[in-house]
Amino acid sequence: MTRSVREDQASVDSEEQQELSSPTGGELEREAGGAEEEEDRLHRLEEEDDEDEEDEDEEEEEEDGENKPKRRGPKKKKMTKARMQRFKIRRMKANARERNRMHGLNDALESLRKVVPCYSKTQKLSKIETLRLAKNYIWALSEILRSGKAPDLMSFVQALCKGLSQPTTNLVAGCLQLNPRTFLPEQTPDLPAHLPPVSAAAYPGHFSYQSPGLTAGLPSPPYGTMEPSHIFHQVKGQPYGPLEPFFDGVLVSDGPAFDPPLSPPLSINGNFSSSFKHEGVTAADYDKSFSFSVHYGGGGAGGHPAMYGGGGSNPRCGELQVDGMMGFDGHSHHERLMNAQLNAIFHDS
DNA sequence: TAGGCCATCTGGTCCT
DNA sequence: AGGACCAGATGGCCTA
Repeated sequence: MTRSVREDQASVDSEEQQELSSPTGGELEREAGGAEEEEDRLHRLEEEDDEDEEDEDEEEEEEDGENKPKRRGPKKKKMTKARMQRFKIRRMKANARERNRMHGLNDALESLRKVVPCYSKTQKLSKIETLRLAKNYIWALSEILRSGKAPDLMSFVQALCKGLSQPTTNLVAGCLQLNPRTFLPEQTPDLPAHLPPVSAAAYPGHFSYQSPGLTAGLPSPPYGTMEPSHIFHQVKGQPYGPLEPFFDGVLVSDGPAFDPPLSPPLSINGNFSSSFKHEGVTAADYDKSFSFSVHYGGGGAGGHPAMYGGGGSNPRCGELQVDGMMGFDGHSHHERLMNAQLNAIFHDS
């Protein structure tokens, strides 16, 4: 399921609520603003605690010293007030660490969201969907590297959407300006009658994908074969749209070299404009300009000459751009700049 | 209202 | 001993 920004506020509310219910723990939550204050406070508590502890220990010894024979082995310490206090402090610290750890994890996940296709600030992918999409993306890209040739769009999208929920599939399809219906399995009842099932074998360019996740019990989303004429009919006057160059070969660019992004080594991004519209995705979400780029992280001459067919003629064949592919609103300024430059080159050539 | 997703707390385990 | 990591529990928010 995709999630909205509102949930961020929800989590803030949640934290505030926790703060009310557990006042000591709540103070630890203000790491950004009052981390030092919080540390001081913890120190003070610890010092007080130590003083208390000494008193309590003395009391305990006095109790043990009377009549009863001394027990061997580790003393089972009773939960005195001081110990309880110390236990609480330890828990508070552990909780704070755990929160930080989870925040770090979430930050990493957010970074991941930004580098997988279909990033949107307003329509965030869930954690699990982000991981699945990333896994598929990595698989698809490595398949490109392995086979040495670019897949067709349908196969690429199909691979990306394996294991994803229907809403996420829709979202990804939206990013790729595809009709999500074309992902439905052949036997899906609500498949439009005008959409005949098409065997994957009919598209020799497809690469097959055996998702380990699918065999590991992950829920299978509706996916299947795709019919190109329906997939691309949105693109006016171009049966395969401006994507064709991407899948048939490479575009030669004599433009300036670009610094590839640090991560991922190979990224695909771009923007759309179209009348395409479906749940959660409106035309307004797309950029007005059609652009699409694939830049190979090897940078400069690092690209594989054979990888995209005709690309071998280009000394900088690692850079490749075609019109029209995914992208929401969230790509970095750096990548936007690159897109702009790539588009300029493409349209000049 | 049920289900999905999330943040947080908590106790256990392992490692340094 | 203390920190990192993990998984279960809990409760809140949102959406279908």
